[in-house]
Amino acid sequence: MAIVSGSCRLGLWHVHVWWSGNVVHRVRFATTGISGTVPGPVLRYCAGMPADLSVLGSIALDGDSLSAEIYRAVRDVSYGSTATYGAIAARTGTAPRVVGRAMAHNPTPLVIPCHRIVGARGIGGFTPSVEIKEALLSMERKGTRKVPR
DNA sequence: AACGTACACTTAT
DNA sequence: ATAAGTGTACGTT
Repeated sequence: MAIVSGSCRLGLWHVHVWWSGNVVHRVRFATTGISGTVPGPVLRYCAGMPADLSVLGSIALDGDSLSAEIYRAVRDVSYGSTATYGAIAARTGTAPRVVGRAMAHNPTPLVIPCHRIVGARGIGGFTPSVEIKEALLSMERKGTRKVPR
């Protein structure tokens, strides 16, 4: 299946997605958009709906490398909740720092919700801007609020 | 191939 | 507040 690309708006940023069927090859944040569309779940998610992005696959999930295992563990963190680098590390039998590195190199953010992985103390980092991470987390908190205020 | 350094961390002084 | 421990990747010898 051919790889197609597209982008959609997410707050002040544009998210570019390269994908093929329901497998996402690359996701990236940029300040400008490109032509083309993105997978439905991504579109809904960016619109602020609690879309389930785990229906999408990611090339980063394949294989039995350590990073693939870490990505699989991260993918299990559900919408609106968070986990610490240390927790993911414990679950995959490695060190927190390694999880941080894997997150930094995550080829498909959102699909693999690396923004839900925070530090034991602080929020942790995010490429290209930690502001995106904060925005995503606050958006998810609102999205899962059971009783509207 | 060894070595040093840089990290999206954590835990212990 | 600072330091030491940790695993992997990457640039330099």
